[in-house]
Amino acid sequence: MNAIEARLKKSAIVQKEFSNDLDGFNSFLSDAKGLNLLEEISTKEDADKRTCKKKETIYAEGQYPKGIYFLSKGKIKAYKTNDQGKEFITDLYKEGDFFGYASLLEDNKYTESTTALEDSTVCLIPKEDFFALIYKNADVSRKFISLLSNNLKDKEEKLIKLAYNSVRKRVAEALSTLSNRYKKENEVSFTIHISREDLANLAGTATETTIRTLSDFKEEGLISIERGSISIIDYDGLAGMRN
Amino acid sequence: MNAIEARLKKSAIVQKEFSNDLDGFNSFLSDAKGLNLLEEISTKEDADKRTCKKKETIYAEGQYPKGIYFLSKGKIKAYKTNDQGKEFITDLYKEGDFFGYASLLEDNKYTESTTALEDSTVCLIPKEDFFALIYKNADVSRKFISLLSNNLKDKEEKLIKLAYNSVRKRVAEALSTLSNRYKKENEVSFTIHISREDLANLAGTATETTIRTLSDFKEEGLISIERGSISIIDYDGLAGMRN
DNA sequence: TTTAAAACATGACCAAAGTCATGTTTTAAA
DNA sequence: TTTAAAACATGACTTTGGTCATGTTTTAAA
Repeated sequence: MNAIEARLKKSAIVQKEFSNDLDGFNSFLSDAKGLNLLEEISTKEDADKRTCKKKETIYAEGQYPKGIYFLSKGKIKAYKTNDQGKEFITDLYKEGDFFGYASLLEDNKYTESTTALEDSTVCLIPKEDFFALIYKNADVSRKFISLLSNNLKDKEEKLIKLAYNSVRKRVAEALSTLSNRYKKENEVSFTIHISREDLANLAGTATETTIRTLSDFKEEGLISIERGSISIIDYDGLAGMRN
Repeated sequence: MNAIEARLKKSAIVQKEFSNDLDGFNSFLSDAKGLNLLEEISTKEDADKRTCKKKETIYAEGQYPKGIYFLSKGKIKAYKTNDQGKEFITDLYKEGDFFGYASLLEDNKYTESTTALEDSTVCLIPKEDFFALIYKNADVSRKFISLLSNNLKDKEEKLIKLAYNSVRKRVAEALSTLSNRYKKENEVSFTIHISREDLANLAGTATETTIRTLSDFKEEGLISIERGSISIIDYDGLAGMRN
């Protein structure tokens, strides 16, 4: 076991002390056969852990990556901002997700920003550790190639939908996406507290239009809204939305 | 030199016999330090080479990948089609490009189709050869991680533009994209023969709207059109288009 | 070279969705 | 608990751009 792997394990271990939700990290690493990092853990030290309040920014467009982030608790959005200040949400992260790796891999400035949607805990795995590991270990390489490929497919799918689907359909899709990402196994119905602005920036439309669309959905019995929180009532109705 | 590398070299060598434009392939592999595949080439045999007439499809959405494609000559578009039959062009390939690898890497059906924009020559590097090479050689892994990362960044950039830019700006952008991809080093001005429909599907808009926008651009002296072929006159004017 | 089909072009019309304004509700800080 | 700010909601209006129709030009096949 080399120094790099040891440091990575430390990061994981420190996380383990603070969170019971390391399933994502565990399965990520255990998928990488031959690593067995977590099984050999012996040292316990501080890692570059950080807690973020809701609306706090983890990193911003233009900054240089210091490492790869692991989200051990909370919800985070990744978004781009255009010259008119309009925001578009490109990704939603949940517990167990890695993020900020695409810019890191190319050693380029971030092309997006990330902000906490609720109080969150992130762990920063230093650049050197990550690089040494990914290019030394074929299974880790494979895992990241897989992450990138799936991410790419997802973005291409979003492109055609953004190009040709109505706002109504895109808002419905945004709600489905939120549910798919954030609905917990044991929950019967899905309720989320998301600002109309964030929802609009996820659907790629104006906030007012999103609010109007939500009012329609409520009227049609597809969702219910209580004190801002949106609950999905008719999942199939949203998923099978006509254009 | 193992069997897999030998087969890959064969593919390359066969290409070399038919084309002087293997610069892309050469530089791709020579970037991967330690490979030096092309320098050791000794065997010369037939590879899975194929010529495609304009409008011919290389592979279609839903099919299973047999390998990774290398475009040795011509121009190819990759596109997705939605349930209403509308097409969105996700990628444009030129000589020296690899394509069709994202689906292959995940061993999934293609999620897009590829069709020749002009008479082209492609080379298919068999799946087994590709897989053995990419996961055996860290430099090749790195190269594909790099391809995927850049591709992903590109798609995210396209997303925010599609969401918030006017059709006018998107058509201007599509013309810039075509020029950046296909303008040859030695050419002074850029002229392309692309159907209005393809241009519309690249900008994510209706064909009629694209035609109207092109008429405007012509009127404004940004482009000229002769027998369908579009020539860019004012590159900066297109690039700096206001929304 | 003729001719049918495909591609290009433009007008007319309309629906979708963006913007701006204004009022209400909710949240969070004092 | 009060109060200011933020978020939500809706009306009114306008613009963008999509659709359909029709005509012209270009291409490619007979």
